[in-house]
Amino acid sequence: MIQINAMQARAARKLDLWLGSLHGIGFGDLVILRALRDAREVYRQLDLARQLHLSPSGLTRALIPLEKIHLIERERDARDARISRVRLTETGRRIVDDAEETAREACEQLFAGIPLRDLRAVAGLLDDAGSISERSSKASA
Amino acid sequence: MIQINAMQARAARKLDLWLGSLHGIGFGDLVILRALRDAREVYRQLDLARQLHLSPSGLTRALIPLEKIHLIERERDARDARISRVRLTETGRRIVDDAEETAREACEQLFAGIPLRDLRAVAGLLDDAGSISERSSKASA
DNA sequence: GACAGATCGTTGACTACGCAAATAATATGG
DNA sequence: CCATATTATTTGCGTAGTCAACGATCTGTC
Repeated sequence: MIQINAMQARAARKLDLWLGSLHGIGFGDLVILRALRDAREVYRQLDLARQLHLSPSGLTRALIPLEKIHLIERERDARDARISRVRLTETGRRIVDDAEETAREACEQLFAGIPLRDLRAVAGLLDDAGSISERSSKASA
Repeated sequence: MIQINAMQARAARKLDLWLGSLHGIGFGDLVILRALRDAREVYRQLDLARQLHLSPSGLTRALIPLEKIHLIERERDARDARISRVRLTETGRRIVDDAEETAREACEQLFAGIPLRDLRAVAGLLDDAGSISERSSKASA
């Protein structure tokens, strides 16, 4: 647990730098854009926030710069004016594809040397962990 | 990678709440106190920061409240006045032991239902990952 | 012995997030 | 049809971390 903290922080920071210099977005931005690209529906902010495990206010703030540089658009729902719908722009779609490729390469480099078997185990764990809400995990590890 | 982000954040937040209500410290504080308790030497701040993968300034700021509530003490080195040595107080030692037990229980609960095999794999991965600095990992996973 | 340069800790300015309260809009009971 | 409750987003304020710049101190070299 303790190392997950440090490891994750360092990896995310590295990705931030890499993505930032090449595409002008951070890791958190990429996560948001990916979700938008892969969405079936046009998300309301609240649903998007829930899927990303982000607070609604956190999402509001994350969207501001993305809207400013025209990677996303927001539009008030016609039926319910409380709701704002978020959608990728064409530019956004291009960027997310490029940036994802960059991230994939960066990650390959980051985790090189770690046995594939372990990576698979982690991936499996994380899929389950998507649902941890009232459960938790092994102590200090 | 993407899920590590969210999972880690949520788990850490949960631990924060739990530790905060029972012992008055956060997860980050526990990590620092544990390192101090388990240290062979009396750490300089810079070495402590390096071990925790924290920036020196981040550590400075994290130590302020810990010193204020007397869980740690700082003392100028006699030989080199630039260096400040950090040490647990008696109270600090008591708190860290109690809080660690709380964290262990919380983690057991958090990760219940995840196969032990996977947890071991992750633990192994993290040991290796301690040294990732110029390497990275598998893409979006 | 003075002084140029490295090292240690702190500070300022910034980002990214959370929670709680405020705001705006809709839904509902009487 | 109005009063009240509920829902979606935003805003205010606090926390935790980063990096870059600074002052204090130490060290090696002339």
